[in-house]
This record gives sequence, C-alpha cells and structure tokens, in this order.
Amino acid sequence: MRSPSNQSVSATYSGRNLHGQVVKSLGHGVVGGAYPAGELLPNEEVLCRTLDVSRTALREAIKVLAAKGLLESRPRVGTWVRPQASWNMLDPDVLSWRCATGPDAQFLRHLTEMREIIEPAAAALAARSRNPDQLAVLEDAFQAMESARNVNEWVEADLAFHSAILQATNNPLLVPLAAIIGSALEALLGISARKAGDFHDALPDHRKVLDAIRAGDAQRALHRMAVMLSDTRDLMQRSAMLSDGPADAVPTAGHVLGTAV
Amino acid sequence: MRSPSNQSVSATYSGRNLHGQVVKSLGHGVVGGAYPAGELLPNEEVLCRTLDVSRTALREAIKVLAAKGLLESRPRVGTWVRPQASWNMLDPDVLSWRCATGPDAQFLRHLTEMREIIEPAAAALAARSRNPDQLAVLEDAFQAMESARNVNEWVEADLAFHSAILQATNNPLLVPLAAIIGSALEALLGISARKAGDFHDALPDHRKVLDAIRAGDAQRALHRMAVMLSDTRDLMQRSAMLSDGPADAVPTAGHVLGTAV
DNA sequence: TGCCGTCATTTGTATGATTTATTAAATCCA
DNA sequence: TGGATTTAATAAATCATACAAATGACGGCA
Repeated sequence: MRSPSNQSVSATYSGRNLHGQVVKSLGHGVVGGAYPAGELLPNEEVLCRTLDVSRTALREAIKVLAAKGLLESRPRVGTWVRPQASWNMLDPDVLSWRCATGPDAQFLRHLTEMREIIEPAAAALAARSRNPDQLAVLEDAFQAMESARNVNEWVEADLAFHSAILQATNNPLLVPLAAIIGSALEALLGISARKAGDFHDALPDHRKVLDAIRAGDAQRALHRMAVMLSDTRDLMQRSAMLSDGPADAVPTAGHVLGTAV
Repeated sequence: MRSPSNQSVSATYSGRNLHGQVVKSLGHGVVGGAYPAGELLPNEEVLCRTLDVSRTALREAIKVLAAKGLLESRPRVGTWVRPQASWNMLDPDVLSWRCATGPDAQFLRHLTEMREIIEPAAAALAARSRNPDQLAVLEDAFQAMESARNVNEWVEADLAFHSAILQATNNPLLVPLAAIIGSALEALLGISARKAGDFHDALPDHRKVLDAIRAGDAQRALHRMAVMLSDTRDLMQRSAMLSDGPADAVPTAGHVLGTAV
C-alpha cells in the first residue's frame, strides 16, 4: 500500500502553503484590477519585501499564475499582467477570484448564459448515460436539498445536485464546468439574500429534472432543466429589480436557444 | 510607455524556459499514464537527477502541475498523481497533453460531444451579439479557409473561424473553450488523414453558418452549426469505419439535444 | 543618421542550509 | 497486553545566496 490515503477533495488548492497564500493574494490583486492589464508588476525584490516572503515562494506563485494565463515574465523586462482575453477563465481559482471581486450584473449574466447552454444538454446526456451509482449520488443530493435547514446547507446540496448531473454524463470534459455553477450560485447568493422559507421553492423544479433523469427521458430532462434555469433567472431579475430598480430586459439564452417554455 | 510591446499570443506557454520544459515533460508523463494515478513520483532528488535539472526548476514545474490538478505534494509523503477526476481537463495544456498521447476514439467522442453542446449555442449568441469588428474577423477566417492550399493551412483557418464565433458571443467564459475545438481538429486530423481536395467539402456548411451570423439570425445560425457538426461526425465515423472496421452506432449529441437535421 | 558594441537590470537557474509537516516506530504508562 | 504518548526519521517547504542568461537602453563611432 504505497498510494497515500486521504486526497484533498477541493479542486482549488487553498492557501495552506505559503506559496499558495501568495498565489491567492496576487491572483486576487490581478483579477481584481489592482494591477491593470498590460502593466508591469513590481520586480521580484520589491514584491518579496512587500509580501514578506522569500524569492522561492514568490517565484513559485508567479509561475502558477503564469500557467493560469494571468501573468507573463521576461528577463530584463519584468512580469506583467496579460490581457484579460488570455486569462484561463474556466480555471476554478480564476473564477473564484473573479467572483470575489465585484460580481457585477454582467458577469452574473455570463455565468447564467453558460449554465443555460451547458446544463440542459448535460441533463439530457445524463438521462441517457447515467449508471445506477451516479443516479444514487443524484438522489442523495436531492434529499440533502429537501432536508436543508438553512441557506448554506441548501447551496451546498444544490451544487452537489448539479455536479452529480455533470458527472452522470460520463463526459470528463463536462465535469470541471461545475466550477461555473458553483460561482453562479455563490454570486447569486450575494445578490439575492434569500430568506429561510424561500429557497425551498426551487425544489419542485429539481424534482422534475431528477424524475426525468431517473426515467432515462433525455428530452424531458433537457426541457425540465431549461425550465428550472429560466425560473432561476426570473427570480434573479426580480430580486435585482428590488435592489437596483428595473432591470434591463435582456433576452435569455433560453429564448435564443429555443429551449425556454 | 511602460507596458511591454509584444505579448505572446499562444495560450499554452511553451517550453522555452527550462522549467517550462519540465512542466511539459512531466505533464506528458502524468497524462500519458507513465505515472499511474495515485502513485507516488520519485522524490525530488531522484527526479532532479533523472531530468538533469535543479530543484528550483523541478519544484516550479511541480507547483504548476499541482495548480492544474494533476499532482499534489505533502511533506514526509511525497508528490503523487491525483485521480483523473481532479484534473483540470479544460486547461489548454492538459487538453493538449491528453491529445498527444493516444487520442482514443472515446476521447474524440467526448470532444465532439462538447462541440455539439457549445458551438450551436455559441453561433446563436454570436448572431445576436456580434459587433462589426467581430464579424470582420469571422469573414477573414472564412476567406482564409477558402484560400487554404494544404491541410495545415485549412485546419488553422478552421480553428480561427470557430474561435471567432466564440469571441463574437461576447461571453468571456466561452472563449477558452476554443481549446476544445482545437484539440478536436487536431485529433480528427490524426485519424482521418484528409487528402488535398477533400477538406474543401466542408466549405458550404461554414458559409451557411457565416451567412446566418451575418444576418443576425440566431435560430438559423444554431441550426446550421448543428448541421455542420453532424456532417463532421458522419465524416469521422466513415473514416473510422475505413480504418477500424464498423464503428459502434453511438447516438449523436445532436440527436439527444434535438438539434440534428 | 544609422549601425554596433557595451552595460545595467531583471528574471532564470543552481545549490546548500534550515524549518516544518507528517508518518511510523518506539516508548511509556495503566 | 493495549492504548495513548513521545520520539525519530523523512520528504517537502522555505529561506538565503550566488551566478548565468537575456534584453532593452545608452553611447560611441563611422
């Protein structure tokens, strides 16, 4: 038995190590706009003193951020912030940093748009490809949603539910997109601070998706998921209206894709 | 003028630096299965001697691979390969390494499935959201496809075409998915070695998508893109049949999603 | 003006010393 | 003997320092 016993589940390796903390700190700074795109960072010596770490730790962090497309370095020039288009936006860390700093309405719209593209299709594939174990995981997640007693528990179970669907597609390329859903839920939580009895309203929508996937009905699963997301969008716009005044009437991806009710 | 002049366009930062070469080498090894999942890598000292680099370079490479979800390290234990489910499959580097080593039919199917989910929706959004500049880029890419004189030129232009559509959605989360299309084209190239006059057959399909996007007709763009991908899949299965014998009859994502012709 | 070599600055690479985290063995008590 | 506790061994983590390489800027020179 050589293989190590407990492997960390979380995709984003947190700031447990020192260099991880530096990655987090610099990552926040870059994504948050503290260092504008195209601008040079202070050189290594200065950054080391600013962050109070050794060059080793700093450089490891810079290499990680370069691998995520945020930074680029050259001798004699320095290290600078790459244009936003080069950032690996689907990286869980980048996504999380982006959400942590000003989850503007526009970015939330982009997240929602992605969900409306991915999730109905994923539900359809899951209905077709799921195996019994994967279905069991999905059922468990649904039960966890039912028995959630506060918002945090509910969000956790909700994410587990949608992740389980992605897993059940048996397409490994779809699985990492759970990070997008997680970010969307987190951002949504920040905007519409739901009350105690509120969140259970979404339960019937989820049950219908589950039923369709259990029955192996791909068409129905796709449709039910589209409906659920449409409802979520409505809820979002309503709470945005309450806080920010009338929201601009943006056509939903569902409308564009022809999958809305 | 402080901002550096020429920024590298390529997303995957190649092995120009020594540590970049180590990232590439180890990345290939891990993704290719030379180091099985769950298995410990040799410790730093041994790896340094094996790869003939300093600990600095090796450790920076390991940090990068850890950030991509491939590895995890702990003191007293070592560095081991994380389970495949933890790999950040959407990372351009990981995707490229995966394609470089045994692009099995199954993985190609997963890539195609993703395209069939993403691209019709992206085409629809692009038809709606594109601005004149983005349309011009798309037209340029199409002309490059028309005037391609060999397979390499054609693949390059093809990728540019599909990337331009993703860009034209104005959703930054969709842009990085171009890496998936690139991998799919590359893998497809490996399987069905197209002949000189062959590839231009796909031109009419592309023209119809372009026309729909130019006209701002989201529904038609979606439909035309779905048709194009369906044709591509047919071509793929036919050439697979020629080389590997009769292919198993897999339902297309297009069928599942109800977007096929 | 335009070319070319030199120099200064910044990252890149290498190495040794020290610290910390973690496991497994060893030890100490009931 | 059994369980908890301490200790030791090991590998990565961090730090500090030295040197190498790349490259943009400057200045000399034809």
